[in-house]
Amino acid sequence: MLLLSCSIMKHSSRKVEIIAKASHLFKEKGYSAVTVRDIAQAMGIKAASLYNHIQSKQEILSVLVMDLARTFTDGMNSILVSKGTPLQKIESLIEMHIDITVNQSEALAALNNDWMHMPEDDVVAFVRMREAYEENFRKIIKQGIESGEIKPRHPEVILFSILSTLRTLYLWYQKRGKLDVNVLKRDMVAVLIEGMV
Amino acid sequence: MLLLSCSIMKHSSRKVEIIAKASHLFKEKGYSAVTVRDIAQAMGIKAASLYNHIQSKQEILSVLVMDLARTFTDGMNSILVSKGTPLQKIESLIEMHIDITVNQSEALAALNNDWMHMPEDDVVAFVRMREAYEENFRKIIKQGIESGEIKPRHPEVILFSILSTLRTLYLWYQKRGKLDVNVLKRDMVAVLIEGMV
DNA sequence: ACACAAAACTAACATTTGTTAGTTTGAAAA
DNA sequence: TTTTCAAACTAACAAATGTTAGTTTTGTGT
Repeated sequence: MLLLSCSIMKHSSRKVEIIAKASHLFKEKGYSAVTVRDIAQAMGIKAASLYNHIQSKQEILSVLVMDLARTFTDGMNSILVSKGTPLQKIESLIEMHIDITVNQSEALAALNNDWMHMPEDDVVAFVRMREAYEENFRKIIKQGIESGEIKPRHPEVILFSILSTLRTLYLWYQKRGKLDVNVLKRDMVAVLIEGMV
Repeated sequence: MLLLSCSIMKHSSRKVEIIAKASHLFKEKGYSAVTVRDIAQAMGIKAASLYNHIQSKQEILSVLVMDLARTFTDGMNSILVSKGTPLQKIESLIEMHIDITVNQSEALAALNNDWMHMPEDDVVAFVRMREAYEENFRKIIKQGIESGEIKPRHPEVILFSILSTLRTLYLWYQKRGKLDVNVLKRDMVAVLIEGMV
């Protein structure tokens, strides 16, 4: 799967470096606890120099979060129109989340915890995208229940259980010394779908 | 189940109010983005007046997080020594998490996202407690696998899947208009243990 | 060698931050 | 009534914050 974090040349290479370093700091302490001086120090330059490349601290956050949100939305859309049973689509969604986790674990932290500190407009757009994403996921689960492929349980509980596992996977993927991606996918799909008994 | 958030009279009633209001704000924006003036305003007093009751902003966080961490540790310990199969213990753990979520959803946010902003000593103690908690959980899962009660899957993946679902439950419990606790427990146990197919 | 642009720098700014010191208020105890 | 004390207040602090303005450095193409 191809995961382009931003369209070509939308940002200068230096800007991309800053965003990368910043996202790493954001993951450790959260957006609000990271100062522009922290980011500058990580880059080996002075705080004021950052402003040759970025417009504001908030802009870094917005680029991080909104780019990743679009990645999720695009992924969901292509899975939606793909052929396959609901269960196979859920499998694809799980694999997509794992791919994104492996490639963008830093940005995932910001998306999960710091989206509310973006400028108002982006917050609105973000929440809309997230709701649409969840609604699509919910529909797939309901289809699976209707077709008898999935046990007739509260769809909300299934949705929540899968999504919260996938959304916090980035926390574990770093701690547990980088498990092999394919092994992780296999085990994760098995546990989430077939359960443990 | 009895959930005492702090031992009797360790804090004055006014202090408890402050901690409650603060935890509500922490949940919305995170510890670092909440100022003592925000907390004061929520209390209807001036910022300086807070310091008649608390020692520092950090102290509020520490009380919140460490009290809740002890609650989890105590709960785990009493389940560990209880009689029952590993699977029954896991069921009890799930129910404990749900009880805590319902009663202390605010503090859970701080415990999940803001523990690293406590004073150094508390961070060390906290991480120790969390590691012990996870290790105990892991052992129960492994026992279940050995006894054949649980499918022979990567225990780490099972542990992670259950824990991340339970740890972020507080986010959904507020959004989805307060589901009935007993229904939630039943469905949650079913989905997490038996899976969806 | 020179011009130009990118990207660094220094210095400063207006706010915001957590916190302290000292004072006033109001209600209960004496 | 007077004393007392918790809990509010005002005023101010030093430090930290995001950001701007103006200047110097650095490297590249002519």
